[in-house]
Amino acid sequence: MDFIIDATLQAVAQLYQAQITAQDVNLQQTRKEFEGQVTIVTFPFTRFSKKSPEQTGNEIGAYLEANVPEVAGYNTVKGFLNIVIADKYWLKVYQDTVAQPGFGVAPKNGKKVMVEYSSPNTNKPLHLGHVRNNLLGYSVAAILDAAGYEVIKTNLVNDRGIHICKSMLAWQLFGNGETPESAQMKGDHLVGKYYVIFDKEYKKEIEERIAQGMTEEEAKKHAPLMKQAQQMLQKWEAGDEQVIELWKTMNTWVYDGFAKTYKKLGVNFDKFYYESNTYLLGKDIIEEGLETGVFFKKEDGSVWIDLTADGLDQKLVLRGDGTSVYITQDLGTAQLKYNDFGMDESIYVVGNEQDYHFKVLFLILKKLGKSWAQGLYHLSYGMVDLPSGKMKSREGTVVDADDLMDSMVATAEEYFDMQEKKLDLTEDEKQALFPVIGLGALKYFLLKVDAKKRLLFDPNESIELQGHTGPFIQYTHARIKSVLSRGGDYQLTELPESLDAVERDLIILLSQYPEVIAAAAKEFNPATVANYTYEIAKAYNKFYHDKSILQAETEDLKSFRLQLSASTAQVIAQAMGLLGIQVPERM
RNA sequence: GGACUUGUAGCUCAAUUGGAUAGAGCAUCUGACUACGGAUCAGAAGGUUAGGGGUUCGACUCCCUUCAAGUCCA
Repeated sequence: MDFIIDATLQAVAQLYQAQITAQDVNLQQTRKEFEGQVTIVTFPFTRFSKKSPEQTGNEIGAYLEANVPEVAGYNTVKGFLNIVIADKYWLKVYQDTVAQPGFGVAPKNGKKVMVEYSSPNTNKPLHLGHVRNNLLGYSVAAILDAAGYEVIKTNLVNDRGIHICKSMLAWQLFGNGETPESAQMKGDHLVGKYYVIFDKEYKKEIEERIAQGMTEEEAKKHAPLMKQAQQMLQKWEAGDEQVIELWKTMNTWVYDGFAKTYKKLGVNFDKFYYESNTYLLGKDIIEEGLETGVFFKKEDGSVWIDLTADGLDQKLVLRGDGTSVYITQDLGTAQLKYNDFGMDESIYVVGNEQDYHFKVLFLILKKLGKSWAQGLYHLSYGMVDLPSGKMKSREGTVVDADDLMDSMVATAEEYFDMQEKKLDLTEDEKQALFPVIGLGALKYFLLKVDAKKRLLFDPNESIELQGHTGPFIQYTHARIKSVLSRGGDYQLTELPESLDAVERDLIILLSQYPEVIAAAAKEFNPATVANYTYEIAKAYNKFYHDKSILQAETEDLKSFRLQLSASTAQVIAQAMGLLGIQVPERM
């Protein structure tokens, strides 16, 4: 639409002898209730024209109509100049862009970006919160890839620390040698079971001590289970063989379980980092900061940074006894990742409870003069809450990822069986289809919402399959495939002279696909793609309802509509792919 | 105590980043198949954009303030 902007600049120069820039021209899509496709807001021009917004609009409109061949007409409503673009233009856009092979694939931009997501703890299985994280990370990575970036997907596994020792200890004390095989349980679930057992037994101990007259705080500190867990952590850090052996065994169980969950979810990674390898990193950065005076040392030997000038607090970066805090190893890991890949940008997909942490982390790296710190971004997302409140692994009040996926697949099957006119599918086809639909519904449900907003999930209300949903879009795709298979071969020889409104709307929407990807990539926002794809599906269904494809008035028109349908299916499939959602041929 | 985020129809979400009469879906009511797939399409009803003030041609959007929910920092 650059030619409209250029022509408007000319018009203003000619009519009002004023020089304005492209940024002063506010172009937007014309609202449905008015005639035209592009609208120029004319309020800003009135200070040059010294006339009413409406009159100004009319003058510019007349100029455009006289001087720009693509402009077929105009109308002015208050300060809005609506421009009618000739159908020929839209058809040319369709032919030159949408219908070309490779449409929607941006050329490589030569930039490298890392997306870190998932980052689970190895003491419990994944839950709904992790699902949101994984889908966001995977989708953002796919969007960046489509926008021309080289993308590295990483997973920083939190495989050490007191929480893992709790599971290990509980297994040792109460497990009787249970294994995933003997328990017939996924490894991550088995380990999670012992994490819950630890918490239960620990609470018992606390209660006993409170009954004996201790304060709650004392009881928590002196409970034998907690002491033993801490001892185990110390042994782990000292490299105690037996503890390390147990740790390895139980982590292997967990990784087997995670691998299955990731596979079902459809996410993957190029590189795993493990905190057991990175938790000691960062101390040399502390030295570096002390030398350059970015950090300072207190009397007790602890190292701090003063961020009060930036509106934050003083922040501890190394304890007095020389041990790390969270941010110490995050500083080191950030450097490690940059050394490994030298990426231009690095996205951390982490919940909003860590907003402050990342603000501090990035600021410190900038103050340390790391050139790459400019490219760091925290993709912060809202927590997933249940109607009963927050999910808590320790108390077992979580929506488990595996259970949730299974139940979505079951919901898809139930819905299918309820259909009056259901397809005749083989058992194999059904087994392949239901996960596509069930997970499509789940993924779309989670991704269509702006990431930064908190999400309320009611496990008792199943996720919709009609309306603004994944299956609605999947259905549209299947429907197109059905028409195409009936349509047979077609050859697009002659484009139509004019377009019907539903065809024009569809073409305009399709042509916006590259801009949508670019916008979603810029904001790291899959919801943009999700909502756009819904608009496409809606526009197609309207077109499908209003216009006959196979019974079109002429062969050329039939071919054109078939091709338009094929283009739509292609954009839907690609866009859904960016959300990690598959589209079926039939459903 | 300080900081951050969120608040839009009964419910779940949009709103081209300051533009037109705030749009969709679900639920409710009404209509559309001897027609290419009814997981569809069309229509009705539903709003003081949490409340109040301000900035301007124009505010859901920006500023101030109060309230509510959530989170973080020591």
